[in-house]
Amino acid sequence: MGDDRLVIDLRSPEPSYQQLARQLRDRIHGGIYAPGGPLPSITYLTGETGLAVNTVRRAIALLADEGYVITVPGRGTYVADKLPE
Amino acid sequence: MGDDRLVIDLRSPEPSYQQLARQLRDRIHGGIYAPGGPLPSITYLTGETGLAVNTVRRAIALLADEGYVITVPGRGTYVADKLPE
DNA sequence: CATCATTTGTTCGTATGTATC
DNA sequence: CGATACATACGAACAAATGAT
Repeated sequence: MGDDRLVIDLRSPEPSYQQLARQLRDRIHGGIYAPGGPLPSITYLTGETGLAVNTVRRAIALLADEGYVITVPGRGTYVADKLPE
Repeated sequence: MGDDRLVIDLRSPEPSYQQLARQLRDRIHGGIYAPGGPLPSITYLTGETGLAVNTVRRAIALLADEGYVITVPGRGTYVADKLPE
């Protein structure tokens, strides 16, 4: 359980970037991506979801804004040590 | 005074969208764009700044996120009645 | 009620820059 | 130096909401 693949429904009224952000958020909450650990790279997520780079970045940016992840240029994106309430 | 044109310095280390957001923020603080009043449309700002639509939108989105403006689909962007502290 | 112009919203593909290893 | 990864920006297309005609 919890190992569902990332799937984006293009026919959903919910924007793709929000769908992706929500699913990544769920994985963080589910411990699939643990605090301090890395998130898959944007390139990887682009391939897995079929979304464009900018759309994936927008999802990541949303999570970063919420405090769920921290992006480090040249390194990657990491789950925050302290998750937002 | 205060009627300076919007100018983006492409050689600045400060990203274009941040420059634009800052200048619009200054105009709001300066009362050039009054609370409840409209901001120039994205199309207009695109023309005045020479920036791409997405870049202008990013600036607007930043201000909306900060609470300075409110965007209404199909209508336009308006200065918030209560500006953030 | 239908149509159109205007405006914001989403997404894509690409290019280039910067940082890290 | 080269590979990888994030950051900014562009240009284009299409959708959805709104208001006027």
